[in-house]
Amino acid sequence: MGRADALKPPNHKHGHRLLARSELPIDTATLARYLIGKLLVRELPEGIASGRIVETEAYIIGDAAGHAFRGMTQRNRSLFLEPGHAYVYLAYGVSYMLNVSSEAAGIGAGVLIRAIEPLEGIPIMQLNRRIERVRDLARGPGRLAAALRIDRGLDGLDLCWKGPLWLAHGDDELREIGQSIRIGISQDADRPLRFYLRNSPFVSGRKSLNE
DNA sequence: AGTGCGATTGACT
DNA sequence: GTCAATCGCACTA
Repeated sequence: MGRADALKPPNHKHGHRLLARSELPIDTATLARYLIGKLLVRELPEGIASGRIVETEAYIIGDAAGHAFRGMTQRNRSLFLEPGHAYVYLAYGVSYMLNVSSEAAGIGAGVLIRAIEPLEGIPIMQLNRRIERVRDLARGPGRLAAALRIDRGLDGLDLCWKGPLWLAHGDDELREIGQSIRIGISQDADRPLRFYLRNSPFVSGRKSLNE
């Protein structure tokens, strides 16, 4: 290792600091709030694509709207992993959804990542989405997955380890976080388990939910 | 083996 | 604003 390498801070890669599993709140709703402002980093053959998480939803223990509600299955087993693992599934046969597992190993719960503000690799995302407008690249969970080329192949991945997809610290500046009911569900629909960055144009959902 | 239905999106009226 | 696309999964039998 050369002198220049020795001067680099630990964890220096692509300028982002990996989120350690020990830093993640174990509680699902707390994790959902905590992830707002953090970074999602995707490593692709063409380069890095990343963004700031601006919208999440918690699917908590005992949640009738959660995929783990009826126990572990082949599809949802990643929800039962230690916190910080990816659970990816196909919704409506059309869109992939990215979740971060929460709660202790053996408990099925997680946080849906609903939107990011694109930061790096915007041209890569524009190609993946076949649209130009940056605001629409990853505004919505299916769009986010498409922009970052996330599919079931990444299911079960450890997001607290640098690899194809991982979580990183964001700016530690104070940000105002809003809370609302979740989008697009019918069971347990009244619980305020959606979190979003206030005044961010990269958040999905209708206006009345984002005040 | 058959059936009903989504944690959505994009196109269109 | 409405609505079809599209398919893996969970549930029933």
